[in-house]
Amino acid sequence: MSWTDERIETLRKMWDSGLTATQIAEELGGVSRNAVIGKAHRLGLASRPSPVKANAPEAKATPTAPAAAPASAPAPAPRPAAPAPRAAAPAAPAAPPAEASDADDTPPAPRPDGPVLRSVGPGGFIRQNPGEQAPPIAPAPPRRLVPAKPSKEIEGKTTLLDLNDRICKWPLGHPGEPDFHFCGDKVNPGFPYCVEHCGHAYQAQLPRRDRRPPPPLPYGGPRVR
DNA sequence: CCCTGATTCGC
DNA sequence: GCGAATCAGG
Repeated sequence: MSWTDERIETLRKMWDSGLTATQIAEELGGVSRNAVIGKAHRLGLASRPSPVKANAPEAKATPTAPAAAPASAPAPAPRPAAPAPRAAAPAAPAAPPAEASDADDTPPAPRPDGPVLRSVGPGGFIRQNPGEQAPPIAPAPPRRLVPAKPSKEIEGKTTLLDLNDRICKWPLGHPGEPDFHFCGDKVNPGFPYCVEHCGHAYQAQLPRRDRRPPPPLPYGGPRVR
C-alpha cells in the first residue's frame, strides 16, 4: 500500500485525535504500526505521550479506559521537522468537504484566565461529588473507527474525517456503530473539546475521602465485538 | 510478557 | 520516502 493523500489525511486525523499507531494501522490496513509511526514522524506529526502514559491494556476486544488524555502537552515538537505540506487534494469520493485550512497545531496554551481546570492524568477521570455525578461519563476510546464513508446515519454529523484542530473531538456513541460521530462544536481554545465537554473531560481533583470509591463503569459497559 | 511511541538504517 | 528492526518506557 502506498501513502495516498487520503490515507495521509486519515492518518493525520486519527493520530491527531489520539488514536494509537496500532489502531491507525488497523484502520488503514496494509500497513504496520511502525509504518504509521514512521509516516507520522515524517509528516511532522508525532510527539504525543510517547511511551504511553496511562493507557491501560486494552489490547484486543477489551475496550477500557478512556484514551482521551490530551492533558497538558506544552511541549509540541522541539524539532522543526517538515512543515507538513497541506496540499489538499480533493479526490475524496464523497467525503464531506471538511475544511482543510488547518495548518499545524497551536501549542496548547493553558488558559491564563478563569478557574483553572485541572486535568487529571490519563486513565483516571476524577468524578465530581456524588450529587452532581453525571452517569454517562464517557470519552469512549475510539477503538474501531467508522469507515470514512458517508452514510445516511452520519449525514450532517461530525465524522472522523471532519476532525480538525478547532472542533470538539468528543466522541458520541460508540466507534463502529453507524451513527458514531464527534461533537463537532467549536473547541475551548487550547483543548481538544468544546467548553461543555472539557467540563466532562477535566474535572477538579477532589480529596480522596470525598471521592466515590466505586467508580461506576465510565460508560455503557464493555462492548462486545 | 504485554503494550506504547521513537529512532535507526538498509532498502 | 518507506518500514522492519530495534530501542526505550510503562
